[in-house]
Amino acid sequence: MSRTASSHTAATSPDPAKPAQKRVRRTAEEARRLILDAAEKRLATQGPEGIRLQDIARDVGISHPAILHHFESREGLVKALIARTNTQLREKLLTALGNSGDAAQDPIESVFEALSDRGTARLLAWLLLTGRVNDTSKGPQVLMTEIADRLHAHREENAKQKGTLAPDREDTFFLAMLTTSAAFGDAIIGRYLAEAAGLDEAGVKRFRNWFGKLLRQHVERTDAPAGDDEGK
Amino acid sequence: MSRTASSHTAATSPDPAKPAQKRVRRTAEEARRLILDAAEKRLATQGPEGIRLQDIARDVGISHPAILHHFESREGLVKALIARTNTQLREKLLTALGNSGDAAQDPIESVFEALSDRGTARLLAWLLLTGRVNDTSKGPQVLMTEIADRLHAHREENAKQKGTLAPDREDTFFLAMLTTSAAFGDAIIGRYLAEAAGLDEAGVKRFRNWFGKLLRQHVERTDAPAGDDEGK
DNA sequence: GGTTATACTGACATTGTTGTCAACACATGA
DNA sequence: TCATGTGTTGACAACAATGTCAGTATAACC
Repeated sequence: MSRTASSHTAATSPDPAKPAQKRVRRTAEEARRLILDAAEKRLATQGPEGIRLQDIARDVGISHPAILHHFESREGLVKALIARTNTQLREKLLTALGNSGDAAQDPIESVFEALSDRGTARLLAWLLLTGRVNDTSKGPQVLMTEIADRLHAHREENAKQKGTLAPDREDTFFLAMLTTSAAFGDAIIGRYLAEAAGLDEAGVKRFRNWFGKLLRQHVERTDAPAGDDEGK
Repeated sequence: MSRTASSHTAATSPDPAKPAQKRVRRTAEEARRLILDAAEKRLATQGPEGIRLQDIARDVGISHPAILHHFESREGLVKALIARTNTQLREKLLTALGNSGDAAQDPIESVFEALSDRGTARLLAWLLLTGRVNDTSKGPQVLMTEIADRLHAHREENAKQKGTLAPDREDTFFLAMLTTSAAFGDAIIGRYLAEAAGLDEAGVKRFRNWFGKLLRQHVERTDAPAGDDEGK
């Protein structure tokens, strides 16, 4: 077997002539960021099995114990990744909603766009598929309800101004659920569907507009007094 | 050493009084089916990391080399699982569409239901996320276009009967895309969304009906001659 | 009964991945 | 310039997972 020739008394120095001692030293924060970026990339492209310390380390250009130094364990890395993605998504959604407050764009379309961003949604999809959601208190579900609440407030305000009937609360929740589900699904399979349907970039955009219009029409219809549906 | 000794004559048998020689021998087909069932279950509940030969073998009650005997390799098992799921989904969708041909139920709702079945969709989602779609010629994308074609034929026929305008082809594709995306997303995140929104079983059903109605209204609206929208 | 085909098993080999550890190198401040 | 803290590394340990193999048990057919 001679399994271990051992004798690690430096008999096998690779290149004695070269010092090759250029070791880069980042700040802890910077290193963590780089590692998380690489992990996110791997996860998005290859799935959870793509999160391998060795590979990620290679991507960043460090050795894998460095990752363990910053994140304790592989699980720690995953948790940090979840946390970061959640806060990123949160910020993205809130600004999307904030911007659409002045009605320049449809809030639902903004939400859809923010959610169906490939990287984020695929990442979240993985977390959901592997059942890691319970680890984080503020998962995407909670986000969804927050958004639904905001939307509903918006609708109620509108209804008050127009003097129309206040919309059903559940209706708003269903709107938010559909948007979320569709955005998630779109992030996963949308690419393939568009391809199969022969849609180009512009076509995908048309699809999103179509979806936004669909919901808008529904809202206008529902919120308007019966029989009246002059939306625009 | 007598360790091997072919001594299944129970030197360390847990119950020496019992021969314990009951080795079950299934037909190859049966064995394959059981293994695939177990793998599918693991995959649905634990994600891709749940497909471990040892675990699956334990679930079935066999040793892990038996799996390799039937499927060559782990990858072979995965491919077989993909193939079976694809054909199952195909059949499910076709019968769903077939049944709804006589208008007892909305075709879109049937499709949604068939697609958002947790097991199937989660499995497919996994395949899509890991980019394993190219392996199979007949992925869900192709299925979607087939369904879209059928739906479109349906709509055109209706239009002809009613004497209304033929609907835009892209509109039908968008319908199918939305349904597919939403169903996929629902399979992944729907559970959590419903929970966060405080929906029970009946609530989830209401959501599906709501979605079906949304699309139906859209179809009625779009296909009707301009200005006329008395659907029901 | 005997023969054959094959589903199946236990033990082992192999490989890959996480995690540990002692030592090293780089920055900062005295 | 030395001391200190810590980012970083190579080598190794420990474990888990897939895959191999020779051999065993069972069903079917003669």
